[in-house]
Amino acid sequence: MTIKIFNTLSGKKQPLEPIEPGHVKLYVCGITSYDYCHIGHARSALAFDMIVRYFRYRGYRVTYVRNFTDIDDKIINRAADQHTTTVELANRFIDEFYVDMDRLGIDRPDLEPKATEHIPEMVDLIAELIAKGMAYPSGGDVYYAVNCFPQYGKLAHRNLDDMQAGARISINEQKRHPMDFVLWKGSKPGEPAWDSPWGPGRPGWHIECSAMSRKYLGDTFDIHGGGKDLIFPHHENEIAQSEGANGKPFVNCWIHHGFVTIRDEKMSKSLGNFLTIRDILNHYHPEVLRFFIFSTHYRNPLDFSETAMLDAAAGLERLYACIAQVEALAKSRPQPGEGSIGRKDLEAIDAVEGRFQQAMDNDFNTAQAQGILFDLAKIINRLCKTLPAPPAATDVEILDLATRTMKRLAAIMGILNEEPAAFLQARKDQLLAGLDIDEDRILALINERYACRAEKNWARGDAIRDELLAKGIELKDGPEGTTWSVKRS
RNA sequence: GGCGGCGUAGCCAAGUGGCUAAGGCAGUGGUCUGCAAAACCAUUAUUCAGCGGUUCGAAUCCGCUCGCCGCCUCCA
Repeated sequence: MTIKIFNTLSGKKQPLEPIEPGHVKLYVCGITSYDYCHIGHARSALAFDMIVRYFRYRGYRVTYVRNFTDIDDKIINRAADQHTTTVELANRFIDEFYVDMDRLGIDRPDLEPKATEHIPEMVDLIAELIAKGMAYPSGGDVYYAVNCFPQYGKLAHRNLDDMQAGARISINEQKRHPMDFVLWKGSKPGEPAWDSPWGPGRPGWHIECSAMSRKYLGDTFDIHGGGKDLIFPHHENEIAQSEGANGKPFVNCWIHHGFVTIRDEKMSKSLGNFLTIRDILNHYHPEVLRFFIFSTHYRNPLDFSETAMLDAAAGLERLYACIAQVEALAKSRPQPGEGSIGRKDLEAIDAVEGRFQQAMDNDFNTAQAQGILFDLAKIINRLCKTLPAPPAATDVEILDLATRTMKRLAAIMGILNEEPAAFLQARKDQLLAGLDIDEDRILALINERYACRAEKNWARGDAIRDELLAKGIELKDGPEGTTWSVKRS
């Protein structure tokens, strides 16, 4: 079985065939560092975190590069607004980015190059393009001549004529062709600037990725990723730059993920409908966000809503409750002797990992993979219920192994990493914070009710339960005593 | 206008032409329980936006219609 990945360039799913066998080289476009990150950025980081974890789980070595754009017009403008420097602003939001990434439990890429630390590489690349006649200086800037790259448009599947029909191209008399794009931007007085053969200036947006991917991954590498909105013009222009300069294919496989929407509209600052990662994490456990993100295939749009997050939380809780149940079983003094788990169930448990891989091999189908985890939870829950009172040690071992498999597979999506009791308690605390009652009061009422029930005073006992229910607290009477949980509204 | 995507149960969401259309949330009936909750069992789409076509066979392929969304400008 090989991993199949949808390639934007070909428009088809293709088997993963790394140039260097067993070693995947991956470049992902990171953030432009001038503001807090929103959940769209979280989806991007999480999608590629999952993809890299899956490659590694499948035995591949991975070199994962994700850049920081730390100089561009937005950064310059924002720094001016805040009366600070571009360096201070960019570094500040890189630090904030790491705060968010760490809270989400996202693994660091192997390399995280910054644009401003690779100016010489970009200048070299631009000089090569000029030498080949594919770029030209004009009025202090340098432009890429799209007419010199006949395949321009192959990633976005359109051609120059189509795009000019759109006619939303700004008139710029310095360009030979309206679609030519800037490689080097001459600086105005007071703007950050680096020396170059074409005068002081700064790099255009697209050139950094061509220069840095070449430096760290080579002229041709396996996978380049980013959001769907980067297909055009950013990635199209990278291809033009890299293939123009190197004369070789740039990237074998392009992966693009879908957007996060709110009320079915793309988040954007102009609509004011974007949510930052930290907004979300103030209300939900990071694993709930991860579970939500992976509940839909990465290329599809994903609509954020309160109910969607509550659904995700409920589903995740179900998996944690399953694990907690097996842990409790292991503590219930298992007996030696013959187990009672049947062959059919053993086979179903055994089949889980293969089914999971099959789903993930198919273009990282995390939605299907989650379904398989629920199938496993269902089998485990059923067995827990039907096992004899002191369970056989061999059966407990089988269930323990099954939950370990569940956690190992879930770890690819970064979920089920917490202690079940801790996760369930944290969720309880968070929900409780929004209610008009505290834990001490709940425990006091449970104790009072215990006394009533001991006297078979059901009426008073039920009255207490109803009183708590009215405040959003549900009770569960078990053999070990009464536990409580916050009711979903 | 050009290009691309989507439309599957109350909601979310898989489904790579062929066994009973995954799974989650919500709901209903039952087991359990003093009554409940959780869990389990059963149940919830004769049907995949609509209409045609290809095929022995289509949610899956092709065409058209309707609806929604994205890109073509900074954008994950």
